[in-house]
Amino acid sequence: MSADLLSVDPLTAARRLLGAALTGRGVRAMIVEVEAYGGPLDGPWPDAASHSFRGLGGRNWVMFGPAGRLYTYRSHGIHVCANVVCATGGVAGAVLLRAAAVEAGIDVAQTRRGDSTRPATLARGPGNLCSALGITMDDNGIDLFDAMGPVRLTLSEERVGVDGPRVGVSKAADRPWRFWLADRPEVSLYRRSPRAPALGESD
DNA sequence: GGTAAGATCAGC
DNA sequence: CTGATCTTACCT
Repeated sequence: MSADLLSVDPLTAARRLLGAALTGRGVRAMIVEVEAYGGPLDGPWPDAASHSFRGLGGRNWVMFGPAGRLYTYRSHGIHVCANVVCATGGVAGAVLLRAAAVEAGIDVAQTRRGDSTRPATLARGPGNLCSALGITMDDNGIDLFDAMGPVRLTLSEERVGVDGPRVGVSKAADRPWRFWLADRPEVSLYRRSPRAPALGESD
């Protein structure tokens, strides 16, 4: 089962998700940008930017469950963001889906995002990605490898990507846990959090 | 029971 | 650069 390929640390899972196909409610898109979150708290790189950092809670419980599930959360009270749960054995981990290239159902995505949205920006940014694929908070916890499910994931051959710091995090802001495919117009622009410490002062 | 911060986005 | 909008988590 493909979910086993995601029962690994968040960095490995993130790289495996680059180039994978995500199908949601009439739209198919290729994942081109992701970010790793979580991992062991007692390891060398505890992740203070992860929702799992302060332990199991009402919002993040899916992150502590089996790999291959969808973890959604509401951002700034407005947007929905989607993660693929990874890791295993009680260690919480997830990969945030930051951008994708819409390959099928462009008209559907266009309708959801607004007809004036340029194709490359239909699923650019985690909030926009969920909007384009019709992912809502009701999808939290669903199995992405369930053939009957509303949102499905199909892994492909691993692709070599580029890495750099994660977008918008105020903790561990310098850590290169963001991965993307080079030369892809759908990849979102890097923005450092205004609340992050000066460059080099974050672990 | 109050409050501040936030893995964002679009519009000035 | 700013406002929108709301849930969670942490404080008193």
